[in-house]
Amino acid sequence: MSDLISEIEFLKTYDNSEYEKPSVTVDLLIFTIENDDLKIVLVRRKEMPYLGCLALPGVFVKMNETLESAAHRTVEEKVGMCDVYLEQLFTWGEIDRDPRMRIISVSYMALVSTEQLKLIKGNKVLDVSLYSVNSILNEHENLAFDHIEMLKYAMERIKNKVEYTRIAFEFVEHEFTLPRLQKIYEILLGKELYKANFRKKIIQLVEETDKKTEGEAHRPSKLYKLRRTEDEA
Amino acid sequence: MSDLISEIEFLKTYDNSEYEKPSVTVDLLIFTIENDDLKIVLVRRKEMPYLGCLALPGVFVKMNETLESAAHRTVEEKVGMCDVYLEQLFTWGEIDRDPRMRIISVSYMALVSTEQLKLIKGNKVLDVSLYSVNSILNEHENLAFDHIEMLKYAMERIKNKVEYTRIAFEFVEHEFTLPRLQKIYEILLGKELYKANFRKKIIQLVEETDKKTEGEAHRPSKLYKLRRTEDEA
DNA sequence: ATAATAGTGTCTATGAGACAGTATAGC
DNA sequence: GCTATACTGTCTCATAGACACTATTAT
Repeated sequence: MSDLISEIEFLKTYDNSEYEKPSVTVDLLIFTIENDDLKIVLVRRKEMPYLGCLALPGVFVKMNETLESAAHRTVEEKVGMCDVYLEQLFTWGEIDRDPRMRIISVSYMALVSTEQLKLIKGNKVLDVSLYSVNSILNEHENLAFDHIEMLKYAMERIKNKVEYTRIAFEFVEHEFTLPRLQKIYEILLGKELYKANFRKKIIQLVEETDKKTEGEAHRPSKLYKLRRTEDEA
Repeated sequence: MSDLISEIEFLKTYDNSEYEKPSVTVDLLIFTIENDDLKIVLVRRKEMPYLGCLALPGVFVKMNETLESAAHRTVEEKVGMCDVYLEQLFTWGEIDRDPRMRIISVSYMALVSTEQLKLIKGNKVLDVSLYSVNSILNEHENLAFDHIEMLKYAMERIKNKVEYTRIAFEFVEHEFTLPRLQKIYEILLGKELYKANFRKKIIQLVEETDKKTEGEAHRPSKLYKLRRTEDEA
């Protein structure tokens, strides 16, 4: 019985790889809004298994980096951005989720505005591109491993958090119009909202600037920015 | 540059432990309500580091078990229950969270009713007992590793989910009175509730039985049970 | 002036919160 | 009848939802 072995002895044997360890990876769901559509960054795999298949970008967690560092590293490698919203979602530990070996994967989502985004193809993959989340889900596009489950999980999280947090603001620029922000909310929630009600609810989260949109047809729109709360120093 | 190594080559070397792997554990926050107080199962450590210190029960994840299996195994080993509410909380990956070696820990919470609970002391620990969550948090009791952070995280999750899910029902028996259920809510939320309002909100989640409490002083109370929803077969 | 988008005022239904009241048991 | 607990009715106020309205620009 392993109960008879003291914990420290167990750890020594464990550490000496007498007990195998699973590998640990971080997989990233990098979302952005482009052309009024929610998109996600996917890579096309260059290797077996799932060769040629679409997959989430991910990396093995190194011994000298935290999970969050690994997630940041992945974002930097794929879209070249460092100051992004990052949130841990769920850790996936099914035994055969990777056919090669036991890999436990911690999924993170990153929310970025399209403007600064630059896709970078590393040479471990065939391609890196943005894909419409709705297309992937509705057309039952196959993703490698359990990545489609990760995507569904992330979408649930986004829809929930849009309602009671400010994550929608991650998709807009520093200054934005309320009609634009409303559009973002509608894209994320997948439904249309009433203009007047939306503005009443959102107005307390933003503050006016003295600027307006210019050069566009019809009535210009006021530019707003996110209101800083007390606890944000 | 590791970029120059193909992914599959990288994996081979990685798997050959040329690249070290972190260890993966599961740590459990097992909650129950005893004497109108929220309690958590803690073990007293028998080994270095943190010898004699209180810690969450946890296990190393074996190669042939999922994270959830490992969590279930821990619950069975410590409190001898198998059919419990289990929820993954967060994965903790700071590099030095364990002074011995790199350990990534997936935290789960289990919610159990006190009645069936039987604490089981394995011989890897000095003791297993229930501790008041409020006492630990208010008296700044030290727990081993980052376990106090895990506890705070779990408490946030509980307080949130009590409001919009049925997790409070995990703490009561199959049949219960509404005053008892209200007390559970009050303990979890840390504040008193208005009887009439509580009943109006909760009444749609429960169904009456034809039984009442007996033998207690004053007016008897109707017994209710959780209403099964459509999607629960 | 017209079209198109930006932005506002207001009615209603719903639900949370507060507090009153009534009901039923043991003693 | 008294007391303690179980249980209910109703008022108020804040908020979400629906919809009609006004405002400002380019053409």
